[in-house]
Amino acid sequence: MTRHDPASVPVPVVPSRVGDSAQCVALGQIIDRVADKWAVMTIGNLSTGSLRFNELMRRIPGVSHRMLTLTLRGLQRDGIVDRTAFATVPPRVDYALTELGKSLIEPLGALARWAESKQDQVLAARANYDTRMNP
Amino acid sequence: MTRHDPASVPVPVVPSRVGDSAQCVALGQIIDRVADKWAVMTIGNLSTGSLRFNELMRRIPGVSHRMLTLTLRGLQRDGIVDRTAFATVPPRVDYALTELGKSLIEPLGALARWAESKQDQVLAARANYDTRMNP
DNA sequence: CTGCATCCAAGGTGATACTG
DNA sequence: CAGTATCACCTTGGATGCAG
Repeated sequence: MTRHDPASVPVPVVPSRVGDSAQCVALGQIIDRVADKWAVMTIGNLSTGSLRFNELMRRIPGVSHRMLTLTLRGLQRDGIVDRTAFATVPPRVDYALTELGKSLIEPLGALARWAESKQDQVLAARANYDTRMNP
Repeated sequence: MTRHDPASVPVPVVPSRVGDSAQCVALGQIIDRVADKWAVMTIGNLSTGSLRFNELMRRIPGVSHRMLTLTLRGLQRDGIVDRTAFATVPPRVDYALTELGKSLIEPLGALARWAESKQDQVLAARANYDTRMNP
């Protein structure tokens, strides 16, 4: 029966101040927003420069009008995306990453690269698990 | 394939082969699984060694019995977490990261560190946005 | 073109109780 | 202790129509 001594264990990946659950909750909220599928794809596409709404829509396969709107609102609210509207007709709105948003490119890119490079292993494990549980 | 000139556009964060939407969808699925709030916290806590079910439950603030079960199932299915059951009484089950799971520590840690270090900026932006939209 | 509101179906979530 | 099942809830997401 391994009795873990809190002082002996290395720093966990998630810097969990276990005693401060509010801290963890806040972290969870941010991770939820930032690691959302649509958010990842949106940020990924904006990482190379600003784009208009429909350009984003065309580049993100499967995203609905509504979800892209909501995602952009959330990212804008969190200071990750900057929205610039031009009072032209037809209207034109540019979305771009803020400095805060740009600082997300690296960690999010690492995650995306992981997903890409390990995709085969994950899918294989998934298929294997499924056949073993449902032969 | 994209008509963008590769030389003029840096590699996007999400390596989007825009023409191959199936690729993006698969990436999205994996990111959805792996970047889930509970999954991040679970992996984070397992990054320092194996833990039993209730140990995980105690360490992850706010997670319900059910969600931890489902999260662990999903991670096990994807080959990220290894489950070892001991036929003792009372039963004992250890959860540990597989090699695949360990390879997630770095990218996920980067994301968690980002969330921690930028937390203040995000919360400030959020509060600012809210007061401007709802004075 | 962009964005918001509404409706509606579908799936996720928590509480609870029960089995091995 | 670990896991499953059921249920009631409620958030999520897509489709659509309309407004700026």
